Order: sequence, then C-alpha cells, then structure tokens
Amino acid sequence: MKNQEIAEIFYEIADILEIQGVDWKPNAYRKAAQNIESLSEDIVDVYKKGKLEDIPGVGENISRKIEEIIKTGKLKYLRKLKKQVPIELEKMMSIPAIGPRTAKLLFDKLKVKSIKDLKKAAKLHKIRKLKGMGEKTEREILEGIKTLEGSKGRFLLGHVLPATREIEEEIGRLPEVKQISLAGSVRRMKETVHDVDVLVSTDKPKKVIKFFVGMDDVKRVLAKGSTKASVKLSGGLQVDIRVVENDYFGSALQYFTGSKEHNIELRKIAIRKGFKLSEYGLFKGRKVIAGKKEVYVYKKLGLPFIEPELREDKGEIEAAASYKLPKLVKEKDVKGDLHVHTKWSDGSDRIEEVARAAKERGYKYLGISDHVSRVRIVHPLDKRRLLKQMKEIEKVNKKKLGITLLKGAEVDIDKNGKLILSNDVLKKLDFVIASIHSGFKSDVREITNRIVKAMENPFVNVIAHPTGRLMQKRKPYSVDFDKVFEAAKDNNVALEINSFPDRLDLNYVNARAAKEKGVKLIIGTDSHSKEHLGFMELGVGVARRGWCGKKDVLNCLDYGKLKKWLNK
DNA sequence: GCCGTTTTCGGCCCGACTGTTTTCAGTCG
Repeated sequence: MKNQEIAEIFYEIADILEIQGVDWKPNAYRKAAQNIESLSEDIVDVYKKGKLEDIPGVGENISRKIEEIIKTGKLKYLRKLKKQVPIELEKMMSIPAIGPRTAKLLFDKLKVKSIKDLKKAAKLHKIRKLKGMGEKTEREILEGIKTLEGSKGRFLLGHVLPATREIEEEIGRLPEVKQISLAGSVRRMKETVHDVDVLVSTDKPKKVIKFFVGMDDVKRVLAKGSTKASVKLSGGLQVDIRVVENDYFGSALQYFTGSKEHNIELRKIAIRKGFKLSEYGLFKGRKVIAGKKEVYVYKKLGLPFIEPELREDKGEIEAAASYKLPKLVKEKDVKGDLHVHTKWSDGSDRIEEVARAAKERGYKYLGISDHVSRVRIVHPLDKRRLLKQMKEIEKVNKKKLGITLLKGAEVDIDKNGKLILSNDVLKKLDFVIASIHSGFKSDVREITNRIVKAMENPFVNVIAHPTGRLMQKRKPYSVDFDKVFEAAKDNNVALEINSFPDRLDLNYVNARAAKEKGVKLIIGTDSHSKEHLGFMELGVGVARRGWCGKKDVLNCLDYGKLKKWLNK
C-alpha cells in the first residue's frame, strides 16, 4: 500500500464529508492526505515504527484508519460514506461551477451520480430549473464536460512557459503597467499547471484588463471584473490576471504565488502575532505594516524570504523560522549538460551545432550521450558507430570552441540488469548513463533489481529518468527508492533529474528524498535538438522544489572536479 | 478531526466574482 493510495482515500473522505455539510473534518482529512502524499518515507515503515502520529495532521483517529488500511487494504468508514453518497465526486467537482454543494443538490434533486448523468441532465435542460442554477450555469457545465473529455485539465509546465512569458512581455510593454510578475504554480515551477496567474500593478486597472481580455490568442473571456479577469486561450489554457495598486504589489505577489496551503500557514502566523494577512498587505489593526515587497511580508512575520519553489507547506515555514532553509541551486550554477542526443542517434543536430549552442548558454562542458539501445526507432549506435562518434567528438574538441565535449552514451539496461554494451567499450567513454527503455511493466522488485545491478557496473555514472514516467502518457514504474539510494551511494552513481517537459524524473519529492539521503544528482535535459538545451530551467526547477543546493548537483561542478567524480 | 509560547476546549484564512438574485450563497484560488 503506497502513500499516494492512502492519501487518495483520505481525499475522498474529505470530499464526501464536505458534501454532507460536515464542518472542519474535510479540512482535517485533506491536510492529513497532503502530508501523507508528500512523505518521503514509506508510510508502512512509519507505521511499523509506531510514528504515524508524528505526521502533521495525523492524530489518533486518522492513524487508526491508516492502520486499518495497511492491515486490510480497505477502510470500512469510507465504504460507509460511499454508500451514503454514491457519487463520482472527484470528476464531478473538477467541472467548473460544481463544488460540493452543487454536487449534493444535483444528486438530491436529479439523482446525478456521474459525469454521464450530468451531461444528460444538462442536455435535457433539467439543471437550469434548480434553485440557484440558470441557463448560463448549465452551459458552463456542458463546456466543462467537453474540456474534461478532451483531458485538457492540466498542462505541462514546459509547454506553457514560453506562451506565458510572451503574455507577460506583451502586457509588460503597456506604459500603464508599473510592475508585472507571473505568480501561482508557474512561479513555483510546478510540473503541471491548471492555469497561469499574472499579477500587475497599475493606476489604470481598467485599461490593463481591457487589453488583457482583448489579446490575440484569447478565445473566450471567462470572467472580467474591475481587479481581475480570466480568459481561455485558443490552446485551452486558462490565464488569470489580477490588477493591484503598486503599494501592495508585494503582498499581492505573495498571495497569488501560493500555494494555498503555504498561505494558510502564513496567515495563522500573522494571527498569532496579532496581525492580519491578505493580498492587500500585512495589517496591524488598520495599519499596513508590509505590502510593497514580498520580502517585507516574510520579514514582519519573523521569517526570511522563502523561495517560491519551496512554498508548498512541506516544512519550509518551520525551516525558515529556524533559519535552516537550504540555499537553492540556480540555473546559472549549472556548468554543463550531460544528457544530449545528436544526429548520431535520434537527435536532430550535429555534434558541433549542439556544442556551439551549449557554449552560447555559458556551459563549460557538454556530454554527448546518444542511444545504445535495442529500440530501433531511436536509431541507436552500435559498438562500431560509437567508436566512430568518439573520433568525431575528439575532432570537434580540437577546434577549441571554448567548451569541452565529453564522450558518453545512454546505454539500455536489459531485463537482467546488464548493460547492452560490453565493459571494454564502456571503459573507453568519459561517462555512461544507464537507463531502462523496456520491460516497464515488471514489478517493483524486478525493476529495482535491474537498476541496482546496473549501478554496480563500475563504468556506470548516472541512472537516467529513474521512474520512466511520461506525464499524461505513461505511469512511472515502481521503484524501491530506499534500495536505489543505498546502491547509488555505495557505487558512486548519480540519479538524474531529467528535464524533458513530460518527464521531470526524478520528480521533486524523490529529488528531495535523494538529497536527504546524500545521493548525488545530475540535471540533464535529454536534448534531442539544440533548442532543448533550454529545458535545463525545468530540471533546475525540480531540483529547487526538491530543496537541492548546487552541492547536490554534480553538473554544477567545474570540469576538473566533475571529471574526477566520473572517474570514480 | 487536529492542535496548542494565549488554549486539552474552542478555534480552524481571506477576499473577488458570478449567477441568480434583489442581498447572497457557492465557487474559486
């Protein structure tokens, strides 16, 4: 039974209780679920140690329920609740305009239990007859179902970032705009985002909002008020703008960056100190004591500045209060990229082109790592072509481009944990990345064994994308990270944070666990063209969300030290 | 249901916008 599965159960309980109109309990269950979800340790281990109640938000009652789930795989309480409220809650509530109260109303009056029922009811115009509902709500619900069916609910950070920056620039060019910043989950570098938040300060809110809803890419205006507006872009992405006065841009930025959970904790601190915190500032009575800048808000609450990527209420507030926040790695700390494909396998650019682009980015070194694989589609290298490629790399190095190329390869791990290239070839390389590209469906033991065995090969330096996930396409394979972390340390092997937009693997939870265990990380882009080198920002985002500093990331080392590490 | 440098009982974040209403509940973030 995994942490995630147990968390899901408590989320479900929270939803049902909310529908039933129960006060406070939903929050308590949700809080517990969040903390279980983000636990880096296996909850079964925590249970065995008798430490369940050490998890924040878990008390006597919930810990008893966790025990029941671990022992029996089920929870009677949830079953009972489900019988009382037999509704597809999670899906229903993902439809805009439907929250717990409306779901309850729809069930009570129209026996709507599922999206299917909902669609039918809306099409038959039954919903508009309910109290508090109308034509417009009905249309919005149908629209929402369409969106859900097209699964356009969440977007990959790497895919929305470019468009988002364009919008930021476009609005920023307005002379009326004093300050502008992205906020929300984009600013926190969350791997997927539901919408994009833009914060602007100006004396002319109407003008800015008018411009915003009239931008070229806007397909639909969802809401438009005097201080905020929401639009849907043609690609389906929702963008929200919030317009404030310059005097409280800081507190507004703090507020709109979130996360919600982080902000709730901050407000509690404010209350304890006799203050009140909102987007309009930090107040002592009626007096504003902080608002202009984000950092002042934290300061007046007795805290140092907390980087946006950490603001998830995962211990950052406690760490800040005791001045134990980590100094996070920055993109400019990265000295090179070690996961790059070229035309030799399935990349689209030649070695020299990629090298020049890497040099442009300020890198000191670049590791070429084309595929050695049995997957035909990637046009893999065999021994002969690999040796030939190494010659070409040497040739490019002689051109003195101001960047050093390292000879590497991304070699498949076979189903027994062996690399599909013999050691006498591997040892000629500067570095070896090992990765799993087949047999994803094997069980956790098998996968873990394959990875561990690969790490025991003396020439392996990095395990690429350790869980193999492709967001929105393929689930991660199960890996026993305790074992993998141990083996990584024992064998001086680094784990990769793969920066490709749909991978981001390790994810930030695992990256943080790795860091805490003292495992070294490498941030690689898995570039298949020179433009992909820019994905580094996403991997750095993951590392930052995982509390990693530059000392945790090997490709922040300069060339000499990195080379030494690679030679083990 | 959880939690505690105000508390083991009594709190539990805060505000904007919308639709459907004539003053507000529900949703959203």
